[in-house]
Amino acid sequence: MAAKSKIHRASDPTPTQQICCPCPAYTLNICQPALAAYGSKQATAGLQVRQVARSAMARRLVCQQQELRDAVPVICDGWAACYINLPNGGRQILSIVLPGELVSTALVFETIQNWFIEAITDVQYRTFKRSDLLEVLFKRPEALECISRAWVEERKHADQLILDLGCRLAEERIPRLIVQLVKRLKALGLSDTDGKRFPFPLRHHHIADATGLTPVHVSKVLSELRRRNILALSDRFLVILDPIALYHAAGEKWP
Amino acid sequence: MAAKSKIHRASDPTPTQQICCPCPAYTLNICQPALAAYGSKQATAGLQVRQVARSAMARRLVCQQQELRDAVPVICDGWAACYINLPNGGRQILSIVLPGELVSTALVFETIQNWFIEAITDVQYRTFKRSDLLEVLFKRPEALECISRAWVEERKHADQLILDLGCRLAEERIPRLIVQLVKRLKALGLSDTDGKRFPFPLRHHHIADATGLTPVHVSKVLSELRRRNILALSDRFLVILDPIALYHAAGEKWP
DNA sequence: CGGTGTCTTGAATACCATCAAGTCTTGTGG
DNA sequence: CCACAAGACTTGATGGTATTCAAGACACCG
Repeated sequence: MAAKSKIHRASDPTPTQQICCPCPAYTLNICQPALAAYGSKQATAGLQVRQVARSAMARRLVCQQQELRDAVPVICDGWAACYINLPNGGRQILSIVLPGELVSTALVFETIQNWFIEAITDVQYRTFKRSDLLEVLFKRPEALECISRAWVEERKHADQLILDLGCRLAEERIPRLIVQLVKRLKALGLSDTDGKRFPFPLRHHHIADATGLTPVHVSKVLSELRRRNILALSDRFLVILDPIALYHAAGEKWP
Repeated sequence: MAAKSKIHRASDPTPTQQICCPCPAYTLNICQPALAAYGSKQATAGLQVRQVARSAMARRLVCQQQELRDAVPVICDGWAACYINLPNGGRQILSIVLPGELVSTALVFETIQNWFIEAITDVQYRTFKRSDLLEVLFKRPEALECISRAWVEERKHADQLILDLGCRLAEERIPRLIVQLVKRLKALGLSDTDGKRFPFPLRHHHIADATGLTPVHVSKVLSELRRRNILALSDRFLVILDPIALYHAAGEKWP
């Protein structure tokens, strides 16, 4: 976890050589093509991808609303949540952003009003200049290919969330959220060696806002999952005791 | 509406000159750049955008699952619904597709498993060859600009749906669906001259599947809206009697 | 003309929210 | 280091929203 590591309040530019070294999904997001452009073609093709390393403490915003106007954030370390607010005080989490993930491909193209990105743990992130990314995108086909893949993935995740919120009960939504996160954590290599123990910094209110439920009801559903010895959840770590039952509760087959 | 017009069962190739003439949002989707490429550069740049005009009767699929493998559909006339199924028989409508709209920007890049596109009315549509569109996209910056705009719009619509399903009551979800459709119909020039009467071919079960409710409850909510003289709904046409109250029920301000 | 699909309405029930009280943890300042 | 405040979690009681079940009216189509 990023918690307890030193916190940088102000911007903290980093030499190109160190860019994205700790980023587990370097090849999956925009960083690689963008930075390949920076490394190999800067002089010859005039492509320059400016980026700034920053950090945010848990429970604070990753970018201020103002900054998102021309900054495209990528989470390098820690967990974040992308959400929108309702006038009445409610909020809906659109996605949990894990280390190494671009917050959204849509942000590469345009500012999106009313989006907020909250640091769940302490977060290290980088902001790219949108105009730089767009230039890379228009000039380097591999960057477009890369981002289009992320784009399709993002669409699929949104579809699943819509399906879950529209059609599923609480007792399936919460296991589904957990299973989805577990799969992504495994893919990022962030699981324990045996693949049953995971960092899990989400508070009940995060799960509630992500699944369209209340924290009270989240507590009840999780208690039931614990009572059935399906999982254990303590100290910000999740242990899956009965993966078959968990996947079954999520309406999926254990691989 | 497209209803009652002649139906072509088989594919029906059309000369380039006639392409997209009846399409009210020609400039908003991929057609224009794709076809500009076809018209102006075919010989010189080797770009060829093949497309096929097709049609589907109401209540049938717009593309068979097989066809979506390398066909990208655009709705030229009529209404369609893009949805996914649950194993248990439930389904969730992800978006209502109006005349002149690309079904989804994601389909330009990749097949998406388990997506279905149902014709709500009789529908005239065209399928582009994905490889052709991708070639245009990589070679012509204005095509990329155009589709990225559509992508951001699509993302915003998905966000709103997620927010509605996660946070709002039935009595707001249904007015919101109606308001959203009314806005889009106006933008497409498909409203009555006074802007209060609209074609509205959705069945209660469409509204139910789009809002995560049951047809029974949709009927109750709509009855209440009628009882309050907010709208009238008959013969597949919607008349807005009290726009201020409708927008208010949808949690928005009447412009 | 029956069959199918659509819409309506009421009654009973399931799911989840809200309210409330209490425990425990975490963070902060004295 | 301790005291206190704020946040996080749990559990039970109560109520509201939406589903399910059921029955009947109506329109459309072959």
